Amino acid sequence: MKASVVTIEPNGLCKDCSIREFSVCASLDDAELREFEHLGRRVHFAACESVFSEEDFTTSFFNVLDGVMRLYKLLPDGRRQIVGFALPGDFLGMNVSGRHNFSADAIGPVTVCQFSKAPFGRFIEERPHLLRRINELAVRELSQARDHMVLLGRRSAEEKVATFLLGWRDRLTPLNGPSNIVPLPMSRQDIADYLGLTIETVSRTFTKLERDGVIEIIHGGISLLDAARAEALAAA
Amino acid sequence: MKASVVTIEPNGLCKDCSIREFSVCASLDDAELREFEHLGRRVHFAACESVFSEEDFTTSFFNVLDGVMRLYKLLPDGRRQIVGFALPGDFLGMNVSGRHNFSADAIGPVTVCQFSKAPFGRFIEERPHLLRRINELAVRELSQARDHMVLLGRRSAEEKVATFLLGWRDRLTPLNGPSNIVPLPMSRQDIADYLGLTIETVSRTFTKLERDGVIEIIHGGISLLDAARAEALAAA
DNA sequence: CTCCGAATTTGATCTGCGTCAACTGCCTTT
DNA sequence: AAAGGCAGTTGACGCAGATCAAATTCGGAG
Repeated sequence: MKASVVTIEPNGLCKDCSIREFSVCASLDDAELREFEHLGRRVHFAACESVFSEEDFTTSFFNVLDGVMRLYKLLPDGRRQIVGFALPGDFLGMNVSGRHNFSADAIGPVTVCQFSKAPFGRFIEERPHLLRRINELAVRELSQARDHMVLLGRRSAEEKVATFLLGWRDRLTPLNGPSNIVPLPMSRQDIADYLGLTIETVSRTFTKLERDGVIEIIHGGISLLDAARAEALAAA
Repeated sequence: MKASVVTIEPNGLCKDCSIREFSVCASLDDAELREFEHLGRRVHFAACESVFSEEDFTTSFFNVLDGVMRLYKLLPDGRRQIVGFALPGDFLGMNVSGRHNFSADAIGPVTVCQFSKAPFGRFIEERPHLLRRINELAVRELSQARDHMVLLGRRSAEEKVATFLLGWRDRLTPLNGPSNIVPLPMSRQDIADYLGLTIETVSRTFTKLERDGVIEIIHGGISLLDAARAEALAAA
């Protein structure tokens, strides 16, 4: 939320980029990748720094390289809905109005690959396969968005939390490998604002799931003790 | 929901198509349009017929020409969340898994322009500007989806209903011209499932808004008597 | 016009989750 | 090691909206 003091470092090499296969760049061949390298610059954000705000004019696209961001919208009276969390490989900045339609800030330290809008736009222009890749990511996000609508509109608090924990675990799998230790870098308030609950309800639900032997609350996350039972809660 | 008995008629001419400017086709020039004509066929669906179901393999794309569809997802126990309503100009069928990720059925009679997946895919392949147009529609939908998440997660029943009525009116404006008479072709149950409420709460909220002089409930819709007050409720 | 069934409205009651408030434990500062 | 602060947890209570139930309206069939 505070003013942005970022560190810009020389570009790394795309071909060494650990998240390339998950990202937009997956669609580029070696020659394109070398050209692409010059378009983006690595930028670091400290914990809780704002990366962009809703209604800001879009000047850049962002490719998350490291860290986690929260993406959210605010109502005029301050109520907040987190519309998603961005992980390494996620691509941000697509819009239709020339303005961002949500705000994004760093949870913990974040590194992004930042592309100025115009040159990036020109690069896409000549590369339909990159556009196709971007479209694929948009369509995937749309599908996730619809799943989340079901969660927000029709699920109970316990179902919401169970669904969130499983979904988060699954999103981390390609990054960290499969594990039932689920790190939760975001705060309880973030989880509440993502699930359309209050912080107290999230806390109580965590406690209940722990009492029921479904999870164990550990420092900085949870351990999924009984994934099957969690799946059952999430499916119901 | 019942088995589909559809009527297929000879293709109309794209250049006479009333919704062309709103639709994917807006990106095509005259020559392309003539070629495009042969790809799609007009198909009619009767009220309440299913157009496609979640988890069906995607075999076609659809361009809505006339009528309204509800797009929804079901939980295993039957709870339903409507993720959107499709109006003339909307394009359906994009996905990443080869399967639809929601179900769609006609509210009242519907006409669509149906494209078989493979030839349509080939047509796009050679026309990046069409892909760009499709991407634009996807990004716009994504933005709407996020707005709807805020509604589902953070708004009260009254705010939900007011927001819905205004949003629906605004979506109809390009089709019917501006008017404060808002036709509501969908049932109260549909509205409830769209807003994450029960039918009783929707009904009560309509009644309350009418009592407060914000709307008048008329046959097949509502009349927006005090748009300013409705805006205030929706903004809050 | 009358009857039937479905959609909607209205009423009475219940409850899941929100609100308000206090407490705990951990981390940082001095 | 004491003090202060913030994130998280727990408890008591209230309320918005769900649930259950009954009326009412409406549209279509005969």
